[in-house]
Amino acid sequence: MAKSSTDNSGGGEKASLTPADWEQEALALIAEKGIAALRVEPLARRLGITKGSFYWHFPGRDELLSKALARWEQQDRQHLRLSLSAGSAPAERLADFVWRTSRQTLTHRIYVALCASPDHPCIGPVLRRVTERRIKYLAAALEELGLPTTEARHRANLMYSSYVGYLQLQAQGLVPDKDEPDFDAYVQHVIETLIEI
Amino acid sequence: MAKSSTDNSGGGEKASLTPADWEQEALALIAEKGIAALRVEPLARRLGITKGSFYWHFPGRDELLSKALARWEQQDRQHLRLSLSAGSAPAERLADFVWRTSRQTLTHRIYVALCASPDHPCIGPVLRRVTERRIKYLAAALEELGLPTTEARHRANLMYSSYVGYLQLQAQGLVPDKDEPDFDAYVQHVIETLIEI
DNA sequence: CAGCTTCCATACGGCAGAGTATGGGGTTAC
DNA sequence: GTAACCCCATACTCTGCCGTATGGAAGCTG
Repeated sequence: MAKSSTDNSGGGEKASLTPADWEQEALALIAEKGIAALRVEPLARRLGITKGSFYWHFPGRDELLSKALARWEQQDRQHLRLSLSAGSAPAERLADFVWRTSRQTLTHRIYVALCASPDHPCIGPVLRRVTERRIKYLAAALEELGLPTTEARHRANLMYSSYVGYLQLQAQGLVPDKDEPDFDAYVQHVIETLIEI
Repeated sequence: MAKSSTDNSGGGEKASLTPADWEQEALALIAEKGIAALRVEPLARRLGITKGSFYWHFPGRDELLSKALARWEQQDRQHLRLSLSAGSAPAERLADFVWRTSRQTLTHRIYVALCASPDHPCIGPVLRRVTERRIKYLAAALEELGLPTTEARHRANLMYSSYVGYLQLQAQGLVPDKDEPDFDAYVQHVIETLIEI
């Protein structure tokens, strides 16, 4: 596992592909075309290489998927950690959290892609962990904001549901994207309706 | 196209499969395993028959998918029509609508499956039409309830997003199903938060 | 009964992707 | 320099599906 050979700290061309390269490109492919599109040969072509390389680094397709998802989950945990340490007052922190997460893109697309296959043995557990973490964070913040426990849980589910659903509608192109002018007004409406009680 | 031969009005065994049978079974398969699982040979096996039959009734896989989706869209329009003619006061009608749609199952699963492939040329248009119809209905009801136009549109998007998102979380098993006790309390919370203003 | 249509079974060719086997060029170690 | 190792290319088999071609059994029709 020692990082090998000519460490090309200079140019743009990598002499040799690491497992991390494969995983990153796998995530990009998932974000673009979904998990079904994550196939070994096309991915290799995309990297300008043949699958002979792939099967040297990974035992098979499932292992690549698992590793890539683990990497994605790790990134998501860091995002949450950042949001946790952000604001001070819970109301501001929540609003800030909504605004912050409304501006990600790659993570969103991957999340949507994963939602499409919640029963896949490699995907289900990761997806559940990530979702549960996020909802738990929301529920805690809402409780801190004064809501009783059950109501906080319900509200957290509602908030998170509306988030996931909005991602779906965005994929259908039926709802403004984060660049269009209506978007900010909508987010503001959501905050007023769901947070400022 | 004449419905043929021995019209078995009696038993349970069909002598001959109609296109409608194929379309119905296709929808069932989509609801269970997604659009990617809609393949000709497995579907034929499921019906206890070979694909020789299929290619007599349909030119190909895409035509089956289109016809099946058209059938589904038709059913969905009828559901909406029923909800429209239901209650009288807009608030009750909305609440009733939420309760009613929260109890469907097959339609939901199909909708989720379709959401997973919004870019597919056969699926995208149907999906957009259905979604837009539903949201328009919500927005109209909300406006009738007293909200100004823009706010009604935002609120309709929010309501519908929360609906779609809840379907996703249900698929992950992270949120109570319509049989479990918590479900009714959650729906009540949603109604109070999003409708009773 | 012969003939036609309807619906389905079987067999075939083609394609795409999963893994496997094997070899070879380049680098590193001794 | 040569032996070993890392990384990748090539060629192969195997599987699952699409779509087609063709034949055959059952039913109506005359």
